[in-house]
Amino acid sequence: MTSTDAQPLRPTRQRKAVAAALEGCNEFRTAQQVHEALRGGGDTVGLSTVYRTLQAMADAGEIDMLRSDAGEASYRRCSDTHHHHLVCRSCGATVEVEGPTVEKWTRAVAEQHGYSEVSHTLEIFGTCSNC
Amino acid sequence: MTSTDAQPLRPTRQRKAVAAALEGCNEFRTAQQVHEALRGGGDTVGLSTVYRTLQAMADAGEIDMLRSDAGEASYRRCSDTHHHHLVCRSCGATVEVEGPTVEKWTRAVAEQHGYSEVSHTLEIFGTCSNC
DNA sequence: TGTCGGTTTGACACTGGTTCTCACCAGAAT
DNA sequence: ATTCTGGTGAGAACCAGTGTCAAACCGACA
Repeated sequence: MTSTDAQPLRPTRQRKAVAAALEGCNEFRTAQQVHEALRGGGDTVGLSTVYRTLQAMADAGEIDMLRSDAGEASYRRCSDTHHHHLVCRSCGATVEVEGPTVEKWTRAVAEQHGYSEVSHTLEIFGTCSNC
Repeated sequence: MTSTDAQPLRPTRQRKAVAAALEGCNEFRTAQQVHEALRGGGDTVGLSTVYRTLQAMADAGEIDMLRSDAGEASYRRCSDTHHHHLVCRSCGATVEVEGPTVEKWTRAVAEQHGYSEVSHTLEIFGTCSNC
């Protein structure tokens, strides 16, 4: 029910546009920003569609989602492997980082307290050298 | 400007009530839940006041705030020292954990990429032994 | 190539958490 | 007691995100 219903996800004009907007972009962008960028670029894509598409892409693991301090979701094109983000607080420039030690540590701590099915979120914020 | 304007934060009936609602409670609670709990307990405190108070307490470092997957803020009475949370996905039971290794690692990674003024967020989710 | 059924789209209404507003209240200072 | 100042709260406003539903679209198949 939740596994083998992977519909091919038709590559419509809108979906391509959203994907393109995220391609070649190093920062996290909110749905609204993507929407505006598309509109600015001449593509007309409905806001609902942008939301839907970003969500679908995030579900499919094609992009990563994180929540800003204010609780808004933002998205970014990312590599397939599990990783975390080092985000510049002022310009948003993002570096993907891996931390095998952290992965191990979280699992160990969780199991030690009797927690199973462990997952975690980890984001690092700082000010990048350009800012 | 940002340092010595620490107003004493008058201990009004409402503030005491909010603090009490969070005391002796091991889970994270949203503002609305706190509001309802107070109302149920006979205390009448306005929703705005609950929001304001929780925010003020979080700013003052008296409580911790985290955002649910859906983007809602929830709060919890916490110890003063820097720590992270191991939260049960289904019942919300929370354990505070420390990870000196992780702290070191995040700082090292950030500096290695030229990022300064480093901070980070780390939460671990799992299913606790009771669930 | 024309038709057909399911998929996708998008304008718009709606939701629900959070913040704002502003008249009123309460305790401290004078 | 009066004044002064911050705190309160009911309700309105705000806004990211979701639901709705008729129309547009797509790919397949005849």
